[in-house]
Amino acid sequence: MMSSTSLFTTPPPPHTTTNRLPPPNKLAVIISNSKSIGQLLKIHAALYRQNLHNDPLLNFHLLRAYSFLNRLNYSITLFNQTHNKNIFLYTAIIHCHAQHNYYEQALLYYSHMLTDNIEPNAFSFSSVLKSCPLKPGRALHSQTIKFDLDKDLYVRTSLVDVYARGGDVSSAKKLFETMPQRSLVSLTTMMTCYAKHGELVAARVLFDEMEQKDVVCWNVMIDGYVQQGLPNEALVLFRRMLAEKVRPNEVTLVAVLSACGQIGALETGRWVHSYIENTGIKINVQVATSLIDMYSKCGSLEDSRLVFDRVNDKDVIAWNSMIVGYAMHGFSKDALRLFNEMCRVGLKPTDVTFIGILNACAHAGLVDEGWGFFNSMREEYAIVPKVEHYGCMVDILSRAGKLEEAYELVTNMEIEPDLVVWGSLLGACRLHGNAQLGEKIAEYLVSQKLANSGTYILLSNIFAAKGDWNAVARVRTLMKENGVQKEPGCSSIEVNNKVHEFLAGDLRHPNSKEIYMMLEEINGWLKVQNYIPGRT
DNA sequence: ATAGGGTTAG
Repeated sequence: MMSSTSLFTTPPPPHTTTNRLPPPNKLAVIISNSKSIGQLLKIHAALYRQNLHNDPLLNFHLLRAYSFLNRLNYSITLFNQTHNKNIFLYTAIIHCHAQHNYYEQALLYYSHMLTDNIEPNAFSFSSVLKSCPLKPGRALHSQTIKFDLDKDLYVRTSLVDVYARGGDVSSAKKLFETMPQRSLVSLTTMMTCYAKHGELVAARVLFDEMEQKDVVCWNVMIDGYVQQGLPNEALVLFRRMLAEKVRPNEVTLVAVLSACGQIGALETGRWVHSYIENTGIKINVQVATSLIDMYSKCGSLEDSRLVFDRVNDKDVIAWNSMIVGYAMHGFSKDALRLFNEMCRVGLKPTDVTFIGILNACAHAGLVDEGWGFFNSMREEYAIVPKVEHYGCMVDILSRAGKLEEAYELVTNMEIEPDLVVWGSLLGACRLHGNAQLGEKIAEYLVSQKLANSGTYILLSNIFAAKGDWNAVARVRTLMKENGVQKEPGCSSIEVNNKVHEFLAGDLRHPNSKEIYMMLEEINGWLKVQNYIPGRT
């Protein structure tokens, strides 16, 4: 960066000013508390004028402050211009790079430090291990043993984290269990490891054993349930957290709102929203996005939009949530209008944006526009379409009855089509009564062992729609032979803060008699309105 | 004199 180089290489001006600066220890505090780059540069300039620009302590703080204000280039320049770098400066530059996820640079500075004959300490290791992937992490692990630092609480915690992030759960566990001492953070690290790998029970055991719990470990446990699709457990834990007077933060709320969205718990979601407003927790862009997503998943787009309009610094994810929300509910025009607006304010769409607008095109039957957006992904935005985007295109073409074109697209994809793509095409075959193509696809899926119960059901429905009952029977036999069982359909609804779950054919609900009577009544209304099941 | 570890949105 030109500006950074010239800034540091310009010789200090002659001492014309006699402005007194605070003593170095005060200056260090001022530097590390700098809130803007302009302020920091002013201080740095003053240091030049006072000939204090070679002070190791102040340069250490300057280096960290520049990185903190996202000016890593200034940190690097400062580092390079310092002679006789000490371990503090090395550790600081390693830490800055690790913080910005430049783990390769961090490792490079680590090895420079060794060739510079500076022996790493525990601080160096905990810095370089942050954001380090598994392979170099293993090498660093042996280095920690070599320097006899592998039992240090901080170093060991970082090592557990490295193995955890790298997916080597058993190594993480071994290192954790042989730790000379545990801490709240090391326990949370291990809990995170278990939660991320679906071992919720193991995570919960640690959680329940913890003597003191802070907001972070509550968050890990709650979000663990959310990520594993156990929103009810997450909400139960959230209520316990409130009962135990632990104050939730933004991270907690993001997880809890996601749980509400998963079960469609609108009332609980609204309660969380008012809790946020009443307790004065800051609605940052992440929380706002979670609110938008929650309201949209719970079917209240009006509330989504109210939140959306009140967010000041909307990022692309916030826009995506609103666009996807409109698209999901069939408000195609609103989705596309919002997309144009987003581009106008200068935000670059992401792959998720395109899932939204392609979905909007599918709902509105916009085939040409769909192709246009699909092609623009690559051509204008350099986004490689994922299997989901192909799925949307298949949906667009299928709904328009262009089954052969859709089939053509799927067979020519440069990535493997998944069952969702095929399923969407199979569904279209049923809808448009194309048994021939449907059979071809199903045969292929069965032969490739890709078929699930849905594949068989769709195929069977295709034949049933044609009245080919022999073929239906053949499919049923095939299902039995391959041991395929139909998984019952499932849905849930929240009434008076209680979530009720329903399985197809389930009679266990205390009010199941009334529920089925109501269903009969609705079916009657539909019949009167000439609704034909299976036609969407 | 100076520093380090764990949790966020589709």
